[in-house]
Order: sequence, then structure tokens, then C-alpha cells
Amino acid sequence: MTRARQPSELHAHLGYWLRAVSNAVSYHFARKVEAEGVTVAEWVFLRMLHDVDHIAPSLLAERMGMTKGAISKLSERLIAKGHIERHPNPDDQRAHTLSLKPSGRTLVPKLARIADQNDAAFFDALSSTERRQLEQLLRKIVSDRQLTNVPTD
Amino acid sequence: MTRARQPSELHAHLGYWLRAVSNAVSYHFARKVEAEGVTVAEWVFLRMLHDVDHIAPSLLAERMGMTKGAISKLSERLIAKGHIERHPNPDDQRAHTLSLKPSGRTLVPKLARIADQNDAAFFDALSSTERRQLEQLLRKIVSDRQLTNVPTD
DNA sequence: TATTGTTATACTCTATAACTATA
DNA sequence: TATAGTTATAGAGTATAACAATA
Repeated sequence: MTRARQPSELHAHLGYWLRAVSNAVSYHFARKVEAEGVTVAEWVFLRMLHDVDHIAPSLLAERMGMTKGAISKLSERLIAKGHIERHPNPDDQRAHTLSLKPSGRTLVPKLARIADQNDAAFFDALSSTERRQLEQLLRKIVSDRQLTNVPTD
Repeated sequence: MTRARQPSELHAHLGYWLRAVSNAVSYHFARKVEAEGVTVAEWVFLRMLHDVDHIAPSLLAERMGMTKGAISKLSERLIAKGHIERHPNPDDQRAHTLSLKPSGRTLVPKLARIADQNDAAFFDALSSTERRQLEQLLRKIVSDRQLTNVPTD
């Protein structure tokens, strides 16, 4: 007589461990940037604007893997906070671009330092070899699953 | 004259890669279990009940790393779906315990299989050695940061 | 008609805090 | 008073879909 197999345990899945660590890292980072008045999604948004100078919301949506609606909501909040601004597109009256305002531009390096510190604190338990290893493994999955338009370096 | 250092890039942080992969894994898993009428948090909840038979909401909250209020809301939904039920505690009228109902008990193995498949699909790009490596690295961080009451095996 | 972006709506996740019923 | 649990409120994150303006 065969015994019924037990359903696999939560921690039998890599997804479980990934979620546990990722949530903790993001949560702690969120708490820290909160002091600067922004959320994690806003940090990503601002950091992307920093690189591109001007960008259309639709393009940003694509790069951030979000819908237009979500980007619209985020923009609205960042505009209200005075960190970014809209510019009309002279060639197309429907379109516009977004760019950092001085306050947003000043904020980015501060947030970047917080991100650096958060990363350092969390991955302190790993040796530099292990950290590199972890990054390689994650990158491998990202590129295999074509998760997003992330730079491959 | 020193040139101002650029703020560190998004993908310079392990937290960034972790978040990218974790979000994708959870998102796809969520889409799959949705067909069974449950969310990811509900899956975790049900899987935990499967192991313990009866449990107090407060204890579950502690194990899942959530507040009492969050557990209360989750319970309510799972009771409405007919997957779990409440039992009064004869020793303490304030307290009660939660347990799986047959429909919930039937669901757990199905969800476990979905979790297995999701994990397999996502980490397919990695060799079994690499998967083991990834798990070790993540576990190391969890135990170093004492992230939660997860079993250490 | 197709496209750009906004708005309306909805739902999950999660927290904090006020509250109720016991103990 | 302290504790177990619920409820109220709020806000982030995200999606879908309807919509307006323009192309």
C-alpha cells in the first residue's frame, strides 16, 4: 500500500527563500528612504530619470515594467513633491516628457548612498566572492527569463 | 579639480537583482494560483495550517511575520471561501484556533504542485549545483539577519 | 482608427491604532 | 490592566478598462 506523499513544503522552493530575503531587503530600504520622503518605486523612477535627462512616460513604463497608468500615478506624486516636471512635446501635442527638477537631482545621490548602505548591511554575511556568485545566479535567471530591459553591463 | 562621483546605479545593488527575480517569480506564481481562487499569502497560510492542524491566529501571525490585523483579514477571506474554519477555545473565551476544512485540505497538494512547477520553470536556467548554491546563499542571509522563524532544516 | 496619457475602479498587502470582549 | 482578536483607516503597488485629446 502506497503512502500519500506530503505536499512539498514552503521552504522547499527557491521562490520562498527569494521572497523572504527580497521582502526583507526592500522593507528595510523602504523604511530608510521614507525619511527622505520617497518610496522604493519613486527611487527607481528618479534614478532612471537621472540617467536619461528627458523621457516619455510610455518609455519609462516599458523600462520599469509597469503600466502607463501606474507610471501616471507615480509621476503625479513626484510632481506634487516637486522632484520632477513635465515638458510638452512640440512635435506631438498628446505627448510629453519628464525630467528631474533640482530637488530631485539633489535627492538621487542621497538615495543612492542609502541603497549602498542597505546593500552592504544586508549582504554583509556573504564574502565578496559569494556576493558576486549571488549576482551571477540572479542575472542568469533574469536573462534566461528575459525578465526586463535591464542592462547586461 | 575632482569630478563629482555619479550616484551608484540601480543594478549595482544585489537588492535590485533580488527584487527583479523575486517579483517575477511571485507574480507568475500568483497568476497560476489565481486559477485555484487563492493568492500567494493565502497559499502560505493554508500550507502552514496543513502542518499544524490547529493554530491560534496570534501564533500564525508570528510565524508568518505579519500583524494580528493582517492575519484576521486573511482568515476572514479564507473562511468566506470555505477553506478554513474557527474553533472556540474552551479555556479562554477570547481565543480561538484555525484549521483547514476539507476543501482547503484538498487544495494544498494542488497548490504545492503549482509551486513545484513554478520553481522548476523559473530556475531551469540553473544547474542543480547552482540551485543549491543559490539556496545556501539565501539561507545564509536569512539566518544572519534572523529574518524570521523559518526552519533551518 | 490608432496612440498618448489620464482617470476611475478595484483588489492585495500591509501597517497603525482604536476598539470589544474577555481574563 | 493585560491580552486575543476584530475593525477602521490609510497608503503603496498594481492591474484593467474607459476616456479625452491628438495624430
